[in-house]
Amino acid sequence: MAKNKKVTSYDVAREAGVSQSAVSRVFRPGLSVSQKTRDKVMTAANRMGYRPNAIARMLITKQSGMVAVIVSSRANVNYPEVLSQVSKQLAAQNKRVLLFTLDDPDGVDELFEQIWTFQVDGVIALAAHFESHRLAQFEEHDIPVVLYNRNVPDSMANTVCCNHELGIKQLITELEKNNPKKYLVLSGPKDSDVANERREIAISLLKQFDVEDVSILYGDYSYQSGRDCLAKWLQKNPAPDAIICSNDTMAIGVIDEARENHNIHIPNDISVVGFDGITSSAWLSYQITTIKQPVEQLVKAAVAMLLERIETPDLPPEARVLTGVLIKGNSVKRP
Amino acid sequence: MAKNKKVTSYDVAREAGVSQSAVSRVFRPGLSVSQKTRDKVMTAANRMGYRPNAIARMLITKQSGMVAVIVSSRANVNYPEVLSQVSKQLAAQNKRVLLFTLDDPDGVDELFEQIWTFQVDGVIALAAHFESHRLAQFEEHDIPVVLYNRNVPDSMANTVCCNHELGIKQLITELEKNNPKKYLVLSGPKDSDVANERREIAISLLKQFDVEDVSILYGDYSYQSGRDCLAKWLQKNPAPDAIICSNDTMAIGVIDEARENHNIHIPNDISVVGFDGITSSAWLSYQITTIKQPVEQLVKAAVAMLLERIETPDLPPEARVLTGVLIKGNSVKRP
DNA sequence: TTAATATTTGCATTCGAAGTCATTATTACG
DNA sequence: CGTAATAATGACTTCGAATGCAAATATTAA
Repeated sequence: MAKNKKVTSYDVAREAGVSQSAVSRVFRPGLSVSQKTRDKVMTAANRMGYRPNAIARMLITKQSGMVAVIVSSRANVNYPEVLSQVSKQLAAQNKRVLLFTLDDPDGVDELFEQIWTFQVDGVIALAAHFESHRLAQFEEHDIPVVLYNRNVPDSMANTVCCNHELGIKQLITELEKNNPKKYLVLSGPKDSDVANERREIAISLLKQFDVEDVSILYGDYSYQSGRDCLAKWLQKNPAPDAIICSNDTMAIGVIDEARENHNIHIPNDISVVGFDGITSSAWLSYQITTIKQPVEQLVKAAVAMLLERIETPDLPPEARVLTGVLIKGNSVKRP
Repeated sequence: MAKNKKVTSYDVAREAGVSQSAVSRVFRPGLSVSQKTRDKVMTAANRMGYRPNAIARMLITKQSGMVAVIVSSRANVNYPEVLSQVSKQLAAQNKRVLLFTLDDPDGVDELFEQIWTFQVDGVIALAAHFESHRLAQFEEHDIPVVLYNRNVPDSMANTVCCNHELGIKQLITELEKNNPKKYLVLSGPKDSDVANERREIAISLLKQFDVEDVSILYGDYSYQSGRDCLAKWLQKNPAPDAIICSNDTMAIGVIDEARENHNIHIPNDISVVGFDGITSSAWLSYQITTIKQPVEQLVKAAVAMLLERIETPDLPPEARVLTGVLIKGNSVKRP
């Protein structure tokens, strides 16, 4: 029926013998239209294949119905799951995801330009680091922002985050059952907020547990860096008793390297823990003891928080911290 | 500077002492504006923090600058990489990604409604199955579509796909070096086009290789289904000599199950091959022989094809088939 | 210097739906 | 049955940038 020609509300109005306003009202929920008019309009609209033009609606209502989701390549952790959850949750609230990937720090300016011009209703940032002046820019433009999996102390930001402190404490408690002497902490990259936080928490908790001998290594969250860090360490040092990895992927690298190239048995020779609870952490070859992030709840919280700020822009900043789940795998020695 | 108040082209025009048209022309590339006017406008614009409103521009130009990317949950394979590539490639062409997730087949109607109302410039579908009347709908609405990783025979669709036939032939050639007697083909789900294609190609190629003894199992592409299928098979049958898995994830499940629960050694007892070349297929514990999909090139091709259709809507349908790379891992016995 | 041409510029209109406001139809009730 | 109150309707304006067109200005040629 509608071939090549876009049908507008005027076309439908003419066809239905009513005014354009009437058509508009029929397609806006909760407006008073008589049943008779509604029927006339709906039949005409269906016959002609009319769909309201979202762009025109955005312009007049100043609500794009879109949420910018910013993903940095470092977000790989639970990326597919998080992103698809975000998309679903937002769809349920009648919002769409406008996706931006941010790899290059130089791209931030360009990214922000895009966000302003697209007049998004809000922003969810996954694992992207923004300096505080960047956050201030959002404020200036009256665009609510929620930082996912981020814990920015002293900040004005809305954040949703898994409880790192509690999680890492549970992991260390597991490890301490064997009274390990020598600890290795395999941190993520120094320029990652999450990595720094996890590392510092681990260090300070180990102090609380009266652990003396702790060394810090720096990887980049990747499998290969897990392998490389362990290999390098073993070149000059004896094997540690326990390794705390800042994420599961590096833990998997550590385990593979230990097994294949150094004939070290996990967990008997070294206990390893990870963080995140990614799918492959549960695979039989690894079975990592780790903290599983409650992705669905985290996303729900983030979306709910964002929608609240869109509704009521002047709510004070808030940080929601959810508890992860300890997965007792097979990578920590049984005492 | 610009606090709370949106700056429009009229504001800038007044400030710069020119007309609104002039402002518009300055921000549209390739239009003739004198250097003097351009400077006046740019200073005013910068001072006031003006950014053109993309929504208004969309309305008048009838180009949203957005491409709908439809992802089904089954697309998990290389999801993060593909999606981030798509986003990057499109960004380079000044287009944004409007993300839609499609899990529930009942959601298709709703999804299509959304796509029409948002007036996207084009659509890229990742691993989502559409019946041909759906594709026809896109045609009616003049929205170009490219199907990623899909091979629809006899269809009017634009597709980009990795050469399954060639890839699987290479894999079988590897396996045949050991003259295996008994083959297992572990297929993906029956309602997945890609799974069906890979399975049928494997079966027909095995015939060409004069292989007699082939059994087909059906998984759902997941790790767990790889494990379950093998376990179930071994309950009633002896171990096969070779297993062709329709993707790497199931191959990993097969390997884990064989090793851990049946004391079967890979590759000495059973040779296993996968498909896709996902990151974890290269992990030391698995080292799967597989075909690595040329993701970057596939995405490049898909984006290029889509842009061509947007530019020139009447181009005939096209299928681009790229060749994957054989990764010789350690999951096939050395003869 | 003037005519002829090319380049800039601004006015007015457009895109398509939504909302304002005044007007008309409908209902309720004394 | 008349009047007040309420519901439904349409004419008109708005959102913000882009563009066809004609007028104004600048540039070049003669």
